[in-house]
Amino acid sequence: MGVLEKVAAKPRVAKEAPSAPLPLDTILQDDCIAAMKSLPAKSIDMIFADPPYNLQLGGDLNRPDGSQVDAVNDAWDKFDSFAAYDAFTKAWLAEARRILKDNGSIWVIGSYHNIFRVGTAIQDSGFWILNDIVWRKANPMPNFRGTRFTNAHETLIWASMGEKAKYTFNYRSMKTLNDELQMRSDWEFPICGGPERLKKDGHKVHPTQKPEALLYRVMLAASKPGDVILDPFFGTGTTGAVAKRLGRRWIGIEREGNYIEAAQERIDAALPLDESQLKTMQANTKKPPRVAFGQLVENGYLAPGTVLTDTKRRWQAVVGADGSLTCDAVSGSIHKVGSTIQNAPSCNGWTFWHYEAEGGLKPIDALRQTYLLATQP
Amino acid sequence: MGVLEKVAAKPRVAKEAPSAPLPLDTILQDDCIAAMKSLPAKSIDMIFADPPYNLQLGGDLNRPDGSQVDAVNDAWDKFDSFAAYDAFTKAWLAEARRILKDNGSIWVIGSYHNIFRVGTAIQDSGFWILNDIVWRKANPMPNFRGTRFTNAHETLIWASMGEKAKYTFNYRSMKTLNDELQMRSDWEFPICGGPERLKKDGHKVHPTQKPEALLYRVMLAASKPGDVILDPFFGTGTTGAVAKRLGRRWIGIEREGNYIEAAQERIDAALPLDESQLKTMQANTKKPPRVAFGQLVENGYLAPGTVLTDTKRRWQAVVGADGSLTCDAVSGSIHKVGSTIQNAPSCNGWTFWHYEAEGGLKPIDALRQTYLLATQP
DNA sequence: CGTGGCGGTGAATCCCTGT
DNA sequence: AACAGGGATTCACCGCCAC
Repeated sequence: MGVLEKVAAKPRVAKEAPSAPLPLDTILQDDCIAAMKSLPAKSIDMIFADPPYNLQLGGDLNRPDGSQVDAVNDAWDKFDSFAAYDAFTKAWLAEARRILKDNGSIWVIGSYHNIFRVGTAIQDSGFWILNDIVWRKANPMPNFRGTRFTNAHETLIWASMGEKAKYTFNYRSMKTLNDELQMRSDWEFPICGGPERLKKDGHKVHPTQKPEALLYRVMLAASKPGDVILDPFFGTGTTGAVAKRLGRRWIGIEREGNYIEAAQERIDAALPLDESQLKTMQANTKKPPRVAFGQLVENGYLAPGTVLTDTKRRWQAVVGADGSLTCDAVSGSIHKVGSTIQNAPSCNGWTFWHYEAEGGLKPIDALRQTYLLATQP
Repeated sequence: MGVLEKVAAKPRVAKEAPSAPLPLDTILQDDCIAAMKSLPAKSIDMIFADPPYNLQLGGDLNRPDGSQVDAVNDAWDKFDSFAAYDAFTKAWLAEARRILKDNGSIWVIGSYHNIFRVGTAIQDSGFWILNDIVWRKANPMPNFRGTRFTNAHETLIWASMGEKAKYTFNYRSMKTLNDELQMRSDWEFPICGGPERLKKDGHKVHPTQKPEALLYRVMLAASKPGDVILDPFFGTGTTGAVAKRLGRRWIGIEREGNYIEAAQERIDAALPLDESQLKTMQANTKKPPRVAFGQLVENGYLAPGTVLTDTKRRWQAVVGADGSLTCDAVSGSIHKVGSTIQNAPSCNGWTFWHYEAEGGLKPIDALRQTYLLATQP
């Protein structure tokens, strides 16, 4: 029995979806709350929301080379206070809750600027958080001034309608996608760039366009073909494009005309995809995990104070508690110190530096292998 | 007026560090809020907190109106419980804020059950979030029922005392630790197990013992040797053990006697790094003394009249006897001339300007290094 | 045709000290 | 307190162009 027959056989549609037909596969140009109010209760299977982050940026930021960062400086991201942001969040979440089916679920993406407030509001609205998902950016923007850790991830919250509510989770699909290992709560994707990034006159159309790969995984995990997916902050329509490709129905809400124009054009051009192509889109590049020298020190594989030397024992260097190496007056990373003392342009510290082991000197790279064996499943 | 006179004139020390001495390197057996109340204001450099997030908080829980909640016997719905948890969070964060120094910072770790509420409370208390950090577990527990994504991470929030507040961030240490790449906001560590995991009669002593490697990185990043680090939810004392190893002072607060016993025994057994280790660590974070360009000229490292250029030899500038630089009609400091001729907002003259040396152009920063090595003991 | 250098850029709460 | 000025600060990827 096909999906369509199943729907037709049961009068569920009549109960759940009222006579007014849903504006399927269209973009509603309106304020997100007003537009949601126009939709019938319990009519949506999944919501994906990428609300404003309320970044609260200060002045300009320049890269070390002097060029200026093209920051998010749009009116839609400006709020007067946390209270104003919270009120906005609660208002749109309340409408989201009304229009979601009882077995629907909601996804919201954000950063530390807003995600804690969003998460609190989600819980307070009666949703039940199923997972928080970390999108690890493969190529984040660095912290140019060296004042904090590189902000290299964003957070998604996935929630059902309540503690006892049912929801869709395609466990098998996720496991298959992840080479027969359970899909974890941390996902790695590159940020949206290259030909996927929508541009007009050489400039990005939307400052925060999300990668399609992210939406693929979300929809593949938590919706079924034919499901209706709503995006109340549609932007340039990543949600719509991916929904079309995956055989889902979609509704987008967006205020700004230029975004709508770009989104419609993009979605019109999107081609439905068959399942066999999905695996490659999500291809697990399976990079061997990178291990930094400091991790060995942090994890006790090499004690601070240990003396390292080269194969010919010409130099001695002491391991610092912070993963640094000190040789004579020179201090720094294993690579830096190696190149400095040899007066060479570069040096692979992993193979240059050795430690005393039973049976003679061993390169510290051997310790890295041991660490990898112990920590990788 | 000299610096010493200035300090002596203000009774700052008396204000910030009160007569009652801090209970350094000890565990206070008490309710966390009560114990924090006993500590003087602005006396702590860093707080690391791993608050409980199951709702069995017992005596910790107060209703918003102040009345106590009996978590075992009271039947209260989840909204009551969120409110109670929020009240508890705000209460201990308020005390944390009072006892932290103006340039202190706070770390809190949690999972999706509580971290959104904690993050909101942190922002509402006036803290300024610096980063959210994802601890990616190398070996998480699988989701046995296959109903959700494997919950493979926890979240830490790092916050300063306010938007304009100073804080400690050992940028160089973190970069060294990470093989000369900026440390990112996602960290991978194995969960706490093996010999590190405290056990008694074959059972783990504490359900959520954190790995020492995690605390190690936190303290290396955001504290200095000798700093006072408070952990209001001490548990089995990971914070204390790592603080002792890294030459930090610590204060722990814990209610349960069996945890305290295990923690004390563990910390007694921990070995501190020797002094030379701490010294090199501090040297790695300490900024080298400032060298003015003029000093190089005065000391004969660079003769007046020498011609400097950039890497591409697009500009030529002449060194003046007073340490000024002249390029075309522009004259001034190495930085100012660099920024002016490039029409850039700023310029680091030390790396921009080069001189002719054997084997090609070298940045004048190399001369500064030579000068520093020659003049520093 | 491959390769390497160079320029551009991405949801960013991005300096500090002395006058 | 506002302002000026010294000087410290970046990673991965994509596209273009030269060779």
